[in-house]
Amino acid sequence: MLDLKFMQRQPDVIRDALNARAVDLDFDHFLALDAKRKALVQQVEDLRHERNHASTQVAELTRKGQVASSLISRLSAVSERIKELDVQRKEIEQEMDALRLSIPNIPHPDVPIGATDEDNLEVKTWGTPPAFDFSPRAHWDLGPQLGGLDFERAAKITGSRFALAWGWAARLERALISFMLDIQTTENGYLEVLPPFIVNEQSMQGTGQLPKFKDDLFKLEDWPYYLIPTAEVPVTNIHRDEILSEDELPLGYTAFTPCFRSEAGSYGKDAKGLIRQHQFNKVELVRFAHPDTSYEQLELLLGHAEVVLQRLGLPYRVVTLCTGDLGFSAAKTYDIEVWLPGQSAYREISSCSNFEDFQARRANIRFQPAKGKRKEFVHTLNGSGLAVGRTLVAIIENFQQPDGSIRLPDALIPYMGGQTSISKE
RNA sequence: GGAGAGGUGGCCGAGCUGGCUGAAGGCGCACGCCUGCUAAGCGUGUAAGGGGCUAAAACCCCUUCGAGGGUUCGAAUCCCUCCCUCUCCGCCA
Repeated sequence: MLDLKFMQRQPDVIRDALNARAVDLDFDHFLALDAKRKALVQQVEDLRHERNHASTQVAELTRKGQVASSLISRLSAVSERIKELDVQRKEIEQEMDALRLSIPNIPHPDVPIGATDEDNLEVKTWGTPPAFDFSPRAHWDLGPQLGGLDFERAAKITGSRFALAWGWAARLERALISFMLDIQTTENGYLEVLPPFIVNEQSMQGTGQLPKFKDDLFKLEDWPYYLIPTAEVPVTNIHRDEILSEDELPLGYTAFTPCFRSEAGSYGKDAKGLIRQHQFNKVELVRFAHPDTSYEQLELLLGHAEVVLQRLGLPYRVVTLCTGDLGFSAAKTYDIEVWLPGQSAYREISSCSNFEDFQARRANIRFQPAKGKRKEFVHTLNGSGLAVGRTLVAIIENFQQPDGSIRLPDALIPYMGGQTSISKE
C-alpha cells in the first residue's frame, strides 16, 4: 500500500509506475474520488464542529437547570445531515480503500523497464554448468528410476502437481532443510521460527496476497483461513501492528515451511517433475530493516541465499527482475536461477525482494526512532534460502553420473549420515 | 461443545450512576535542572489518522477507548451483533 499523501502529491510517479508494470488501473478515477472525499469531509467536519460546540451549550444550560429544547431540535437536524453525508463518505472511502489495496508498489529506479522475464537483467553468474560426455537426464526420469520420487502414486493420493518422496529423496529433502537452516542460524544471524502454516485474511492482506491474488491461494472451507503460499506471510506478520525499537533493527528470521499454491493459470507449464507443485518446501529468510539501509540489507540477503548454492557447488546466475516481471508488493527483486542440465536452462530457485514500506504500511509494522522522533514504517525484505524441492532437483541433475547414480555434495554428507552418493538398488 | 472474565495510548492500568476524559496514575522515552561516582532526585514534554491554512511550520478543526450497528442534542461510558484473548468443565491428542 502506498502513502495517500504521496499519491496526491506525486500522481505522475504512480502513473509511470503503473505504466512500467503494464498495470491497467484508472488512477485518475482514484484521484477524483479523493477530491470528492475531501469535499465531503469538509462539510461533515463543519457540521460536527457546530454540533460539538452546541452540545456543550446544552450541557451548560442543563446544568443550570434550564431547558434547551430549541437548541436540541435544531441539533437533531444537524445530526441527521451528518449521518447522510457520512454514508456517502464511507462509500467513497471503501471504494478508495479497495483501489488502494490493488495498486502495486513503485519499482526502485534500478529496476529495468521491461515486459517479460526476457527483459530481466543478469547481474552475475557463479560456477560453470557441468559438462557431460553423455546426455544428462531430467530429474523426473532419474528420481523415479532411483526409487526416490513417485509422481504416479502422488497423483493417486491427491492429484497432479504433487509428489511423493521416499527413501533417499525424503531424507535428502530433510537434510537440505537442516543444512539451510543451520547456515542461516549459525552463520548469518537469523532466528529460526516455526510459524503456523495456516493464516487469516488480515495476514494475507498484510503481505499483499489479498485481495488481488485470491485465486493463487488455497482457502479452507468454512474458515476465513488460508494455506500459506510462502513463509513470508506468517513470518512478516509476526510483527503486524507492532512497534519495534530502532536499535533492534535489522531483525532476521528464517523459517522452514511447506508452501501451498493453486498455480491457477499455469496449466501445462512445468507439468512434469518437481518444479511446479501445489505443495513444496522452502526455507525462507525475512528481514525487518531501517528504511535508510534496506537496500544494503537486500544485498546482504541475496548473499545469504547465494551461499547455500555455493556450498552445494551448484552453478547459478542472479537477475534483477524487470518492471513487468516484478511482484506486486516488491520494489526490487533479485531472482537466483540455478542451472538445470535436464532442461539446459537456468530456473528460479530463490527470489529476494525489498518491499520497502509497502507491506509495513499494510501490516502496520513501525519502529520508534530513538531521538523522540515520530514513528516510521520499517522496510520488509524476504528471500528464499532456498526452495528445497528445486534444490533437490538441481542436485540430482547437476551431479548425475554416467552410471545413473548421483554424487552428493560434500557439504551435505554429514546431513546424510555419511552417505556420499545415491545409486539404484 | 458448556460456563465465566476481559479487550482503553509504546507498555501497565483507572474511568464505565452518558457532557468538564484524548482519556487519571504509573512505567518507558525525550529534553532540561541538580548532583557527582557505577545511581538517584526534581521539572517539562511525550498517540495516530484526516481536513483547513502555509513554501513549510506554528495554528484551527474533525475522528479514533477490539470491529460494526443502535439509542441520544451528545457515548470509552447505555443497548444489539460479531471478532479476539484468558480461566474452568467436557472432548481429543
